[in-house]
Amino acid sequence: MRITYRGDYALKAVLDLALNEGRVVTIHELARRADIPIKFLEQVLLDLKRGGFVESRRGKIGGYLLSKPAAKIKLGEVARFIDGPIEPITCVEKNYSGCTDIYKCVFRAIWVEVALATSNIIDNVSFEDLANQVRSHKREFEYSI
Amino acid sequence: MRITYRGDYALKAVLDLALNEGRVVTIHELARRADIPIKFLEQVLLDLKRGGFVESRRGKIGGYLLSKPAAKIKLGEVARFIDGPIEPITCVEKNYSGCTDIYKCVFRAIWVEVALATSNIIDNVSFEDLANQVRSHKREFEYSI
DNA sequence: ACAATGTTGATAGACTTAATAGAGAAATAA
DNA sequence: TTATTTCTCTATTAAGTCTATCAACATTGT
Repeated sequence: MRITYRGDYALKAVLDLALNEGRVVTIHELARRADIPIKFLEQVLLDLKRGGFVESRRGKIGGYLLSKPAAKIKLGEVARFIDGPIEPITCVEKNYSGCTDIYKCVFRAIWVEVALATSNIIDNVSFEDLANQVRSHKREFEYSI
Repeated sequence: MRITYRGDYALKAVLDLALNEGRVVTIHELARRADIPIKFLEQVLLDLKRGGFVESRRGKIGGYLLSKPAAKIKLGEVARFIDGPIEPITCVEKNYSGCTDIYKCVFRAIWVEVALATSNIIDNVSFEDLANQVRSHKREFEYSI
């Protein structure tokens, strides 16, 4: 699995929306806070919308918001949707049909293990978890002033 | 981490050499057995040589062989050398110096976890292990005839 | 000398990625 | 209505990566 800029931006955007759950956030705010080229972010947000992760409102008081509770959006879902399969090699991905002698390949088993270990991590973290981490970190930071 | 064809070929070549430890194997043999385009394999083997994994012999009875016991070559070493860092995102790689606010980034911790889980798997498998798996599989297969 | 083998650098073609540009459509407020 | 603000969509560019191939060269054993 490799996270591209596109993926990184998508995750940051969703996290920002999670931190602002209930509000509608404009693309300008998102772009500024997360330091993302706005035109690139447009594409990413459209993708996220098509993926069912966010909704949008047009017009003067428009912007973006999560289409479901942050608690129900897993890091892994977004990462896979934007950057593709987490499997480290094609022969381990779903629906792969090359390799007639899959059962002979000693590497395949390793890559399956790696994929499972990865999904075990990223599919068990929700954006609510992440938002809470940010919030508690911010609190800590303010106390320390 | 993403394994390219280049990486896959490299791993298969090293495994073949591990299965033929003690012998010198020509690039033709390697290419045929592992079904790899020979000119591409040339590059890969040169890389592996520069990486200190294999040695070569020129001339009429030349070919390639492992430069150390298969037991001392870990899958992870070769994979990293050919396909680059296993970290899923740049900010987790060694010597990365962007992100002034690394400590604020909740994603980073996740990617570190993923990288650790991955290396935990691939750095604990040697090519001797893999070769033995192939051998025992072959034995099974022959019994079953 | 000859034949088999590895060595090297160059390059082509397809694909991917990051970023930018510009015209369009919908909602709101005055 | 009209102006403004916002999202929507399609194209395009520039750079980089990946797979594969080619041609010329160097080394070794017989």
